[in-house]
Amino acid sequence: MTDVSAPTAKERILATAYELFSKRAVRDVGVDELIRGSDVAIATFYRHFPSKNDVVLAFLQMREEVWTLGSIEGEARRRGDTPEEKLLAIFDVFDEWFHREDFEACPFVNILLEMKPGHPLTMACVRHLERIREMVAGLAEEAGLRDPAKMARSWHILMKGSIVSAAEGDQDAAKLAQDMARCLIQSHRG
Amino acid sequence: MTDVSAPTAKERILATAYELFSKRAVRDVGVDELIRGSDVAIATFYRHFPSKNDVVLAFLQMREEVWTLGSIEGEARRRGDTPEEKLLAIFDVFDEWFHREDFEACPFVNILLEMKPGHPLTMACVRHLERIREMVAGLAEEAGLRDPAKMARSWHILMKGSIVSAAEGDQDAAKLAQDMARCLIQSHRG
DNA sequence: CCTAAATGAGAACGATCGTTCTTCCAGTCT
DNA sequence: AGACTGGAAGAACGATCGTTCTCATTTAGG
Repeated sequence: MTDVSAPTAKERILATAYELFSKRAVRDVGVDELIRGSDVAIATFYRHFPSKNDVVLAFLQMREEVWTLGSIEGEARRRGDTPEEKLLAIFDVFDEWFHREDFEACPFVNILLEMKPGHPLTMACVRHLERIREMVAGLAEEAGLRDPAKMARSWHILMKGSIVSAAEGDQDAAKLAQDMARCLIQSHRG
Repeated sequence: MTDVSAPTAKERILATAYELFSKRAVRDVGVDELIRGSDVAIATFYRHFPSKNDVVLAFLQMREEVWTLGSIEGEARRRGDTPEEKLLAIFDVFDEWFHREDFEACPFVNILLEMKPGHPLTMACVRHLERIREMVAGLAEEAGLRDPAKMARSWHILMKGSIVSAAEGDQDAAKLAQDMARCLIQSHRG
């Protein structure tokens, strides 16, 4: 049953968190802005989330479902016909993503680099980035490629590198990455 | 004439800035820590640098000279015999770098992603990252490769991607990147 | 309907941030 | 000697941070 009623306070908070943390650093988004944006009382905010960290963790979880599994894997699987083409379609999705004017880099990478090594958020990002590699490894295995795990690690380098390039302003970074990705597939076929 | 005397206040500040900003986010390092670390009076700090931003800018400049041009280009040029080997040696340097226990990612990327798009520090990082590509393009040209500028953009994707992977914990990311780099050289030879 | 939970509005907290200001001292150059 | 410069030490500022608190109001369940 779909929720037709007005969004609850928690839903509003999560929606605002997704919007803000998607394109700005954790340290740059204050709790007050989070609260004002979701039109919620301060006490309500802290009833649902014991601390700011917990909202960020919830956001990261959401990001994985919406972005990693939805926008990327889902879309890539939908576009490509063969498993190999599904893999390469990742960079087609990236290409469109990079050309959006509200392009917002990758929160997993942003937060990973923003926090210190031991921080809970850092470790969460490492886990979520691992899931991306698992997703790629799955596609690589379906394509019958050799050593899917290693292949996914290399593939992920191309993904993250192109994202940083796009953050610098190179909107065509996905195409460059895709060329190298083709080469990578080739070398994992023999 | 070499400076044999005790380091001046400004030198101490810059040394501390290099140490702190190399491995921690700008927002994570307070001015007080910068001041305490360099054993300097508050007024002295602000006499040499009008604001915290200016110290970060000075640090980025320093980082380019020490790291980009010194550790990376200098070392890569020293190691490789042929121009192509000099290029590939970049990832040998990276490999050793990734295995250091005090590995500290790339401040240019960190700060680029930490600050908002329009910020002076963001723009400075974009410029410094451009210099890295110029350095790679120079080596590519010396190697007689086709379209050195485009090649450098692709190469840089491998560099940045592997750095992020190393920040996640994959100490062998440089080797993966090097394999793809070989493939990239191959495709720019024909 | 009534009760309990959820929410709203906002004051206030201690901590930390980047920055300014004042005061005093040590050396250097003229 | 005297003027000037660079530095040390630290109080104090306004702003913002994440968080806790009180209190009134609304909403939902039995």
